[in-house]
Amino acid sequence: MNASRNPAASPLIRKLERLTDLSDDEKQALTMLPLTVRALEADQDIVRDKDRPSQCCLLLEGFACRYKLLDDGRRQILSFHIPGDIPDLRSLHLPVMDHSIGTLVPCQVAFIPHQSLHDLLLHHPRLAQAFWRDTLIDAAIFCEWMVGLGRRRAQVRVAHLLCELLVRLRAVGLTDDHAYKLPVTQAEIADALGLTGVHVNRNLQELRGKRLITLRGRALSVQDWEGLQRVGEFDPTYLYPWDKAVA
Amino acid sequence: MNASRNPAASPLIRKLERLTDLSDDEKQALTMLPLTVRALEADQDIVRDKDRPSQCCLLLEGFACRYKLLDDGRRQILSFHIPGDIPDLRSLHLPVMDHSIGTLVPCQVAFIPHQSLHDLLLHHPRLAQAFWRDTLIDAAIFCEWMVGLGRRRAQVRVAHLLCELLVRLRAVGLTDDHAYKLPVTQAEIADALGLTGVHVNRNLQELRGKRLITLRGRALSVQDWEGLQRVGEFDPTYLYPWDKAVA
DNA sequence: CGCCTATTTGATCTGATTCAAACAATGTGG
DNA sequence: CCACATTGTTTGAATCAGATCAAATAGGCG
Repeated sequence: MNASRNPAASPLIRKLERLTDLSDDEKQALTMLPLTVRALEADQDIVRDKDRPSQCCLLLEGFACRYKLLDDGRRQILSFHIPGDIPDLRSLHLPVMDHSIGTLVPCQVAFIPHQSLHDLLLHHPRLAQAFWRDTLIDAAIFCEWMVGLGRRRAQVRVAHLLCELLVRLRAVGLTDDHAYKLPVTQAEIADALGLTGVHVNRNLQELRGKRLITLRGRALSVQDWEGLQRVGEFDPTYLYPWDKAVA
Repeated sequence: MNASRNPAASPLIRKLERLTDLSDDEKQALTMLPLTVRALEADQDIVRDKDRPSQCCLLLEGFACRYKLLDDGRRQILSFHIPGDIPDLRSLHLPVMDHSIGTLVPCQVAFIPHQSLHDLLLHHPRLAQAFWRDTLIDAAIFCEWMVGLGRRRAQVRVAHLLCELLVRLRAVGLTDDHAYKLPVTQAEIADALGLTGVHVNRNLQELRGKRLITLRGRALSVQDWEGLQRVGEFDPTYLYPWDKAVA
């Protein structure tokens, strides 16, 4: 086996460095991971409900989401994923998928065989902790979404999501001050927030009316970050790590 | 340090044995954990939002829940916990609580110092995997709840929850055929399902009208398991491990 | 330009909430 | 062992946030 260094590993290293401090040895080991990079089109499934994947995927570029489909075709989006995320890390320890993961725009994805990850984590317990930690942060985001879905009004949910995305995208350098590209349709936002597309549209307009945001095409810009956080009842604590909070 | 065997460790061992096979060595190590057992009253917090706990809790007896409070006092319950669960295992790798965990009825709880768990998991990588796996199953339950909160009608949500509790309680031997004790008020069910107590009440009556369940006081009995699963759109796959499925 | 998809607008409907009050169950102390 | 307090369940009526349905407009792009 050729243990050459893989340039696609660097987003992974950057991600883990946000979760923990890495030794040179650990970085070295990460670089050795046999990553297979693939380009995917928009609206393609990466893994599908009921699959038994033998590899995990690392999102290098683009936007993806985790979702479940109901029998009648309705959909609940469970999370959005941005570059640096490993959306199906769960499959490393839960063999059967109970949901799907799909792209929302054209994406670059790196696949990592489960076996390599198992080997890596066995020999590097601190890396294992960091990956575990990553799945726990995912869970913390689920919890925050549950609060929104269960107990918050539509307007609050929309504002909250826009806040969350700003903070997360900023952490990976995909923001321009308080603006970012939101490559997601309103119908997709609706599927994430448990609303209808029509209602998301109206509430987005409300937020514009209050001069909290501007939204032209896919370009979202936060006019009033304080105000948007207030309306969205947004407290970034749940996103960890705390040193990356937006001013 | 006195390494005496702790009898409260056996629920923990039983729990992990549902997740993985344990060697004698691993069981032995688990028995050595310094558990501190405490009795708690109903409606007491075990850990609170913003806390920085130095120990994890293992629920030995009773019913607990994970929840978040909104500013206006509304509450979203994020999960119910039954004997054998370690509801705040997350705190092992995420130091600050972003939600609270409280008892719903009088409980027996065992506390395990983080330090002991860290030591244990460092020397027993397979146990570390099993604990990780446990937090992943938690996350799978969150996802299923999100689907309910976002996309399912009240009646479906109620039926689904009753199904989930039957399967989970059965796995720890707390059912009597298709009946179990549901020591939870309708208001608490409402906080879990994102509904009001009144609406939960009406839908519970609907389920009784359809002869799917009976409910007298805290005693729930599933009359028609097939039917309840159908109404609740319940598929236990997400609960893992699959060998414990209810016939 | 013309096609396709996404956003926007309007009118109407409904599941769930809200508010309020009655009722049942459980427990407590006298 | 009963009177009373407390908490949980049940019922009814009015209201509302968000859904649904349908059609118009606006972008993007080959």
